[in-house]
Amino acid sequence: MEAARAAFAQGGADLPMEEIARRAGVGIGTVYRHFPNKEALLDALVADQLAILVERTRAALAKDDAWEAFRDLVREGASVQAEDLAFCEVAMARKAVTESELVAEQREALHDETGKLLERAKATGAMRDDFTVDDVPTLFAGIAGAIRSSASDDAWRRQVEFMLDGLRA
Amino acid sequence: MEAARAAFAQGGADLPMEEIARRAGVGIGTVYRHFPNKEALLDALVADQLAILVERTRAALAKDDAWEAFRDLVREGASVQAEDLAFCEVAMARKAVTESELVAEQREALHDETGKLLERAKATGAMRDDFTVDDVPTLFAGIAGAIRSSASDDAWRRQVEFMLDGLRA
Amino acid sequence: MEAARAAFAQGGADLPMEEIARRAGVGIGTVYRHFPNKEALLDALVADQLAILVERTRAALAKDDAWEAFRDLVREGASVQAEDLAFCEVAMARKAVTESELVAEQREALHDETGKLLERAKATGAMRDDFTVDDVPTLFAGIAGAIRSSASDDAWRRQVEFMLDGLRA
Amino acid sequence: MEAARAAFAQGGADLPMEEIARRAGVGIGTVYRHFPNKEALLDALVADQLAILVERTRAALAKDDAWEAFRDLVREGASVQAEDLAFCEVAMARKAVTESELVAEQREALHDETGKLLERAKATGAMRDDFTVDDVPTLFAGIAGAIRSSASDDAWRRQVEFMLDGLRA
DNA sequence: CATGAATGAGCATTCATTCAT
DNA sequence: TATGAATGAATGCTCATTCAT
Repeated sequence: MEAARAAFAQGGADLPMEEIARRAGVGIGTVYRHFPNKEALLDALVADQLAILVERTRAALAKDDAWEAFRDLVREGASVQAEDLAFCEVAMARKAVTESELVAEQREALHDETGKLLERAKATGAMRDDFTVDDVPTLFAGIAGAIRSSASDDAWRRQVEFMLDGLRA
Repeated sequence: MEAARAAFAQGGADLPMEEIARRAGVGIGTVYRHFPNKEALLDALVADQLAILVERTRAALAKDDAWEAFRDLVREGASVQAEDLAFCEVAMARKAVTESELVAEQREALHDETGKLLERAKATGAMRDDFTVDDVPTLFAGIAGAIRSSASDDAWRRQVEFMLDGLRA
Repeated sequence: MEAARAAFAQGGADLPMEEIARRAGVGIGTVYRHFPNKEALLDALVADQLAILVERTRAALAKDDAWEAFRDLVREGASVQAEDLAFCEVAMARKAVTESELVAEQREALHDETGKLLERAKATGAMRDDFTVDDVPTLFAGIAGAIRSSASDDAWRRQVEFMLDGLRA
Repeated sequence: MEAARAAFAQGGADLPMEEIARRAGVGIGTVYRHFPNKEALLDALVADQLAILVERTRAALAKDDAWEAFRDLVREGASVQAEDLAFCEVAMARKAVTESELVAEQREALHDETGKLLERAKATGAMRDDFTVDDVPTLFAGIAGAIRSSASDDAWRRQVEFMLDGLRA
């Protein structure tokens, strides 16, 4: 039933639940059997994507070149966002919004792992010192904005590279 | 009647038309007298903001230091977005959306003027050569995303600086 | 628009808002223009009926015979309930339900006025001393139950008379 | 499976079938295996309660004092209703509702037995002559209304006593 | 011209009921 | 026989837009 993700990924978080159900090829009641409400469904989807990023970040920590590890991670994160419009939108959401525990958990994990990555990258002198782990969510929100506005993949990919260059020491 | 901008600026493009009318101190019918529909109103508002940016860009062209001119313009544009949530949202909107003539016009003007600014900045060797005028909308969309997600002004301002650094030669 | 009362009066509080709108000959949006939600509409209706009863109670206080005043009031109250199914249902509603200020106000007023009526009726020796003002809501709830279940008006009217006889000294 | 009664008794007839199944510790399909639909389940439950009352009425007929027999029966009936919210609601239900054969049967039996009790009570001169067996359902509907509205047991118990006093000769 | 009442399509959510396993 | 996933009609509510006054 998680294949309903594709629907949100393509259509954005504003898609009606009925549309989600139709694309998933099930009745609307079935969707509500799996998730108590729309928010819960989106939360689960976002948490999933974050979990993937957490995993990738951990994998990145194993790489030799700290900067390359970070760079690849940002590129991958951007790709994940690019393929999931709803995830993109949540990344840019106003922070006031209360977050589900599930999402908060993953976000914290991501925060921690990213912190390690940054430390290493800074230690090697590849990354500017004044870029902190707290800047990362904003960075990705920026990338999300770029992605959403882009007609072509090339457009936001270029932007991501510019941003990465701005983070070099 | 354009003071209704403040409403959208503060509340975002999702604000009901009735709310706009109330904040403007007029009846909802009056709003629809001036603008055929919500989209037209938003278009007008966005066009206005773009016009301001066009003007500022022209003013920036007069400055001595081309890079500083560009940098200040980006900062100003970011500030304009930060104070207008609806404008911010439109900047990140999916490009597929058909654009009103009014907005397209201003966007083109902005495109042209920004092009000149970029030429000069590149000519002085301050700006990287592979950053083109077509990257500017994506840049601002990225800034918009950063702004929307930021709890504090400081967060997105830092991001803007990082981005600017990424555009230096 | 208060003629929508007739709808609830006839169909009970479970009637869909759409049905209310249809019977009132208006669109559903119109109903929501006048009342923020279903509860508010029912509250207003109930408060209205209570206000009528308050008024009648005050009028009853002017009558010479205290017992007759009380008796007539109970009969009138029963008639009001008989003609308003929704009101009837609310009268029997579980007390835990939070009440709107509007309704609470009227209920208190009714409580107070009824208290006076009871005092007088007891003073004349016509009413049993152990029937207190706090028993009145339960009395009317009982009447409401009788009304709801009755196929004919005669059935509940008889019951009301029995109940009244049970309250004599 | 009839222990599902407790669920309706506590939660009222509006409880979802799924909740009934959960509380009964079975799957929802199992509930539908035993009863074709919700109404049938409620009918069976109500018929059960009525059967109990029939039995008690028959037992009451054996008592010496006819009035006490009737009085105790009313009190018992009230207690049964007080402990079964759904039964209470059905007792007050609009008569128009078509009744299942099962329930109708019990109701008739109750009608007959109660008739005998009333005859005896009237014969001893303890009960008013104009209270007939057809008033009994309305009486219980009234009691049900009082019960539902009462915050405390004391409140409706008092009302029942008042009602009983109203039925004395 | 301005007003705001009226409209109704659209969306999230609930729940009785069915049926494949 | 028991299960519970699937279904979709029904319902409360929102909001862009129209139009009579």
